[in-house]
Formats: sequence, structure tokens, C-alpha cells
Amino acid sequence: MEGTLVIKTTISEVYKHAEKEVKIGAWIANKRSSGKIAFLQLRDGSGFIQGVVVKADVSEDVFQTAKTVTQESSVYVTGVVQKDERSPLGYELLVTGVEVLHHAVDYPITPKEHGTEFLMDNRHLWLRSRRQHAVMKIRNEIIRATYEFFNENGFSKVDPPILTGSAPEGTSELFATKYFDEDAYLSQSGQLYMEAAAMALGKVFSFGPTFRAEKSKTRRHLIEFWMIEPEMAFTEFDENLEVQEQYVAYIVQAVLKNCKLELKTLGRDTEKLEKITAPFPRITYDDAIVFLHEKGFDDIKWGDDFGAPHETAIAESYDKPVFITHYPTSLKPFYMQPDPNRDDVVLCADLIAPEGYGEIIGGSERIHDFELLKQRLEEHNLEMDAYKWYLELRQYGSVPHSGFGLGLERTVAWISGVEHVRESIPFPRLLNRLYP
RNA sequence: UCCGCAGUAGCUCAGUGGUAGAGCACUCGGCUGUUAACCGAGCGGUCGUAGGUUCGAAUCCUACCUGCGGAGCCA
Repeated sequence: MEGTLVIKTTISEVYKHAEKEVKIGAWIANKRSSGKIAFLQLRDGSGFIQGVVVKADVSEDVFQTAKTVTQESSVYVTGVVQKDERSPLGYELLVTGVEVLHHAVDYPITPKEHGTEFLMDNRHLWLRSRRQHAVMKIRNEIIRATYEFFNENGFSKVDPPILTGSAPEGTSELFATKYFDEDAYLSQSGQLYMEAAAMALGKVFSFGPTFRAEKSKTRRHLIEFWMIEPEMAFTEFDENLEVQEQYVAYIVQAVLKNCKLELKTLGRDTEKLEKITAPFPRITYDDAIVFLHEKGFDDIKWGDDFGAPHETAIAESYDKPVFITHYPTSLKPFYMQPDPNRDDVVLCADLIAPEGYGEIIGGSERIHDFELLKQRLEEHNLEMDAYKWYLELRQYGSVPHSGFGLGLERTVAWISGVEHVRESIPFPRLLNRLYP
């Protein structure tokens, strides 16, 4: 743009250039026109703005272009930024020129409604839509706030391996692959490695992809999903819960503050989100069983795991996420620290999100006693050789330590208010979907 | 793996035994403030696949394929 006074900018920045002429690279999200005026719904990735083309104010050429430009064509548009009460953004662009860079033909996603299969087949294009754009922006804000929270609280980010030689938790199905001549698996949790990292760096967190080869087919399940796994040395059960509630409250408040337009686009009830402040309620597994019996769930008894309807019933009686603590030892993985007062339950907690989004965190204090951990490995028939290094963490300056894992997509889905986790990740891997 | 629902135009759907339909998209025309704009015209079909019942099947029956919702398991 040498030799001209037109300012090149983006839609999210137009408010800085009120009454000035600007140039924006954009796509045509939609278009409406009448004989003497045309409205271009423009998007540029940073946001959405309406361009108004008045026939009387522009050349015949520009007006013709505005009338005939197709959905998702790419353009350079110039225009004068004007404040307008009718716009969700607060501004419109009074268009002075339109230059078509690429003329799109037969864009598949029309302004009318579409089915799930079609939208998922066109996920690479669906991401351009207002709603999906808003969810991705919220996802980004949660990621940004996560790094901010942990960095401000003395955590170091540590990256555990994705290719592993053994099953951290044994029970779930793993994706098998080859590591040259050896068998290898895609990580389903970095936790054990994060325990090692906590003994080196004190407070650590990981943020990476995990893989579960489970035939799960619900609105809360992905085959590949992203998990945040903090681990803290010298940290006991109660302190662990405090970090969790502060962290979750922090990201919710960050989204409320920095994604107002996106929450509005999604029609999210922000009053419900405003209530998400620490502390969160806690209920023991024992009390949850009693509560469920009172609610008429006669099918569940002490020692059974909760199903989705049980979790939802518990979550519905609170307007914040709720911790369910002290599960029976038999329901949980081998590494969880027993309650010192009774050895039939462990010092663990699941955090259940409100509004039926299910478990977003699973966490616990870890066993730090060498003999007890060794005994648990034997009880679970786990291969001692594979866990040699993990046991050694208890041989050299073992300390009480705790940690948790937060599922990013469930959290994004909950805060955004979208029905299904497939909308909370750019390219979801589902039971029957590896494309696009 | 199990239970339930669905598959008809590029997309979303109606049609439930007798000539294959609508809206959107696309093309053309009209309209000065539209918000999934609107109005008129045009274009658009191997009714998921295979077999069967019937004078006649998108429609009824059987099998299979694909997708969706849920369960179990999990974050």
C-alpha cells in the first residue's frame, strides 16, 4: 500500500480507525443486495464485519462486483469505518472498493441448516463459520489462560513423551504402533512421567495430545484429545483440590473477560459462567451414594462406578463444578494414595462440570511409599520391569505429591456451551472419523 | 460390543402401495438498511446397496453398508 493513505488493518482492529478509510483482506461470508444497496458479510479470521455498498456512492464497476461476488470468495475491500449501533461489533464498513482475489464457485456450506455428517465431512470449511470461529477463539483463550495461570503460579511446562513402551494405566485400550523392532503405544496420559518431572522441577504441567483407542461414542468422547496434566511435589490432597478450583475458575473468568463477542455469538448464558468462582463444593463418594439413593437411583450400590446419569444427577444439584472425592480403591488406578483413616478409599477427586458436560478433571494424591507402590503394582499384575524407573522415584527422596488431568475439549465444550466435543477441537478424531 | 433412530436433488427435508416434491445453493430478473433478507422464473433425481412380495415399491419384507443419538469405559 505504498503511496496511499489507506490503512491496511484487520476487522478486530477497525475500532482504532473510526472515520478513516481502511483496506482489509477478507472472505465473503454471506451477501444480501437490493437494486441500490448491497450488504457484504465480511470475515478475515480476526472477526466479522458488515460492508455496506451504496450504489449512488461507488462506481458502477464496484457495485456490480459487490452484487455478483460469491460466498467465500476472497477479496481486498476498502471502505470507511463507521460506528453503527446495529452491528454486534459496533462498526460497519462503508465500502469504497472491492477487489476479488479469488472467485469461489459452489461453496458447499450454504446459509441454511446442515446435518452433522455433512458438516463433519466439510470440517475444513465448517471452521470458517461464525459459531465454529467463536468456539476456536474460546479454545485459544483457554489455552492462553492455562499457560498464564501455571506460569504465574510457579509451574514449569514439561513435555512427556507421546510414544511410550508400556501402558501407564493398563486398563484402557491403547493405539499400538512400531518403534523400529519394538512394540510402542501412543500416550494415553503423561502422568507417570510428570511425577518424575515434579521431582526435578517441583511444580510442573504438561499440555499435549493423548490417545484412547476406546469404542466410546458419546458427546463427551474423542479418540484424540488434549490434556493438561499438572503435578506438584510436596502437595497433599486438599492442596491439590485448591489448585484445581483456582485454575478452572481462572480460565472461566478469562473467557468471560476476553471472549464477550464469541460467547454472545454462541448464545452462551454467561450468568451461569459468572458463578464459577473458587471454592467448589465437595462431596464424598459415600455421600454421593446416599444422595443418589435419595434421588431414587436404586440400581447403584457402594463399590459401583457412577454412570453418566448418576454424574449428571449429582452435578445438577450444584451451580458450580463439584468434586466427588474418596472413591473406593477398587475403582481407581494403582498409583493413588489410600486414605490414612481407611484403606478402602483413595485420596482422589473427579471434578464434574455443570450442565451435563461430565467429568473434566480426574486427580489424586499419589502413593509415595516404595513398599506400598510395589505391592499395588503386584496386585494389578503390572510388569515390574516397565515400572522400574517409576518405583525408583520412591527410592530417592520420595515426597508426598499430587496432580490431576484436565480434558481440554470437554472444558471448551462446557464453557462455550456447545453440545458435542467434536465442535471443540479443530479436526476431531472420532470412532468413525479420520477425515479430514 | 449392545440398544434406539435415520439414509429421497449439491444441502435440509416432505412424500408410508398408483405420474418424484418443497426450501436453500447455483443462473437470470426485481427491490435503498438487509440480518439464514425478500419476490418471480430457470436448473437440478440410479429414492443407501442387494434380493424378495405385488399388476405396480421411495413406500411392505429380508440381509448388508453408512451415519446419528445413547450405554459400557473414560478426560
